[in-house]
Amino acid sequence: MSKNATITDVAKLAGVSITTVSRILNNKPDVAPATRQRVEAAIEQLGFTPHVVAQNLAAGKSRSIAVLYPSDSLGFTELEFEFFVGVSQAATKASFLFNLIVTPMTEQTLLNLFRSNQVDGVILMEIHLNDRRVDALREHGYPFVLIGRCQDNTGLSTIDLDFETAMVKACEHLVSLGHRRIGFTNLIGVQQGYGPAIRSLWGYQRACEQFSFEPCYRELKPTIDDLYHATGVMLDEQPDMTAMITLHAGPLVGAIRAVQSRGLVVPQDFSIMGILSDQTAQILSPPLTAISFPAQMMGSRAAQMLIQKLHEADYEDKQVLLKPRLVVRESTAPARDSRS
Amino acid sequence: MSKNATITDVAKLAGVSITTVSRILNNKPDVAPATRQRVEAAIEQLGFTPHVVAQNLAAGKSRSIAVLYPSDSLGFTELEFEFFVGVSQAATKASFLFNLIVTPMTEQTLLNLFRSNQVDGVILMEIHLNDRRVDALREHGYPFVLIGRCQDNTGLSTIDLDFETAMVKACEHLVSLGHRRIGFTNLIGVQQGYGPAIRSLWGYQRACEQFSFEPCYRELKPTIDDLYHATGVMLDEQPDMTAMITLHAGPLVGAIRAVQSRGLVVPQDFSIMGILSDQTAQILSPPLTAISFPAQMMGSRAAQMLIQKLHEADYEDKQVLLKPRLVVRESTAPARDSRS
DNA sequence: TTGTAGGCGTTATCAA
DNA sequence: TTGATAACGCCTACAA
Repeated sequence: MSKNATITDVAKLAGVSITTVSRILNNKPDVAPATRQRVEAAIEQLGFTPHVVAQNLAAGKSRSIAVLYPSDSLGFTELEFEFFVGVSQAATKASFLFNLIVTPMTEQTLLNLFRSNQVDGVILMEIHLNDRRVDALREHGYPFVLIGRCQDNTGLSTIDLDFETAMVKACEHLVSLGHRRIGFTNLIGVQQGYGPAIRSLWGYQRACEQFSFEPCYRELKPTIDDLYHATGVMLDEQPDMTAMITLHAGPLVGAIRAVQSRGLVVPQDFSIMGILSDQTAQILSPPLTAISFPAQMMGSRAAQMLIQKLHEADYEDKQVLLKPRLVVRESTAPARDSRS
Repeated sequence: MSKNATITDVAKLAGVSITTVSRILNNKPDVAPATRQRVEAAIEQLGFTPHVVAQNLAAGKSRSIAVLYPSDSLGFTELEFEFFVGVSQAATKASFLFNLIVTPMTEQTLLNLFRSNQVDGVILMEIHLNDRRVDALREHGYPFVLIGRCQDNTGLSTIDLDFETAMVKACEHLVSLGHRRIGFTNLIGVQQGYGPAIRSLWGYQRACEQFSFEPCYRELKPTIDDLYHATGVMLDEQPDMTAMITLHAGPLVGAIRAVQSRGLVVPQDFSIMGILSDQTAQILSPPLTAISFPAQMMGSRAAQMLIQKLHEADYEDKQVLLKPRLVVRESTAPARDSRS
């Protein structure tokens, strides 16, 4: 591996100063065409490429953004993958590097990421209503964007799905099919203030009032088994429940199996809905009627917002809230009079 | 955002030279305990963290590795996600940053990644038997590791699943259940020399000979629809086919549906196997008997190999070939005498 | 239009 | 055990 050419080599070969080379590299005006030609020839001949680390040091930036995705255990993760791809695409387009960090970080470690100039900005996921990471970053004035949102989002840049409305919309769909009792299995984390869980619950509660049915509710870990058992219990205890909604995407098959284990057919005897990516919805049997989770787009948007914020000193923070989109597939059908 | 403290500030506050501070930061010997204490106090007081970009410039490294995952379109991507998580975990553990690059790159752009010192090494995916990216990197002596492998792997560091043996093993399982005609739907890319596709085909051909049955074979794009239709055609044309294997993981549900559309039940009437992650296998209905694809582990191993290679000048390249592991679930059963 | 010189924050060499 | 000083490769006033 021969040593790479530097800007000095180029300058020497072209017979100019490194300043001139630098000018050309950065598309600055005021360079004689003849000079430009000679320099470009030299660059070509040496196969020179600017040393990005050195550029960054001089510029005081790193031209890279990071996504923090704290995953202790690897669960069902279709959504996260789409987030990452979206972020990566947007970052590359803007000539930014995208660092994916899955190891959980303390606030200290997070701040150090900035202090050490490893990243110019970060995207946070798995946001809680009161998120200490957000407080820490805000306090220090470091640039960041949330996929999700907090309680107080003034001055923050966020992008999130409107889970509350999503739940109402899902219930509405089921009610319109004649269902009068709709169950809901939520993600755990309501206690801890986990955004999607809390807001979904709010939506569910609103729907219960609006459509006047009694709640039938559980919070569960995201495993097939947990969902299977919980669904079974709900079915047994609530004979008038003819439909359910779940926030568990990957494990959703557990709910389907539980229904089938009671001798019921989805959707003729029992309707199921979810909030998940189109990918996952299609892979299930039957394909799931769902509120669509546009994760890739959200990742892209988040990265774009962050990068724009890095470029523009007077960038105005926005809170983007995505309207839920209902996609009817084959897991919902008109309610039967009775389940037996 | 107040300006970060630098090593100079620390030196000043502690009343020593920056050299001394540097020594302490890098755990060099020969520092008086008293001095060390003073310096550490100063570091603490200023909240100082070394400027990683500057460190990298001085050291001539970037302490980051990249994964190139060329995805034009976003398909079913459970495996890739697990790769990434594995890589990220291993990278973080070694204090390396992990750059995920999903935009397709030319060989030029790839080489520039090194020339510009943005990364110290890369992990390549989607490897072909004759891969120009590999040639380019090898020629320039840049460090890299393959998830997958080429035809000639001497001097390369690779980790791959043994697809050939995997196919034989899958056939063996089905044959042991009494199946006498086993279909196979492969990924496209055999023509282009895409490793997993070619090697699977080899394995299938070997199994056909070994267990003496006629091949029944298709190459398909990875969509539910394509798999659905191809499976249907195969079922109609080959009445003695009682089982099939597919390399399409996410779209696999298409095969299941095709079987069901012919009034057949999986696995009583027809057995299906795949080569896919345990995640995906469990989410399907019925849960799929499969050769397990340990993607996360492969990602971690790949990153570890790469980082080790970066550290040790005399690192010896290895080619890791993973033994396929059969996991019997509920999509395979003894063959019936006839399918009608 | 071009070049000189200083700086970005660190590490490494060599004296003291 | 410590401290000047010169790299690392590039950018940017400011001067010519």
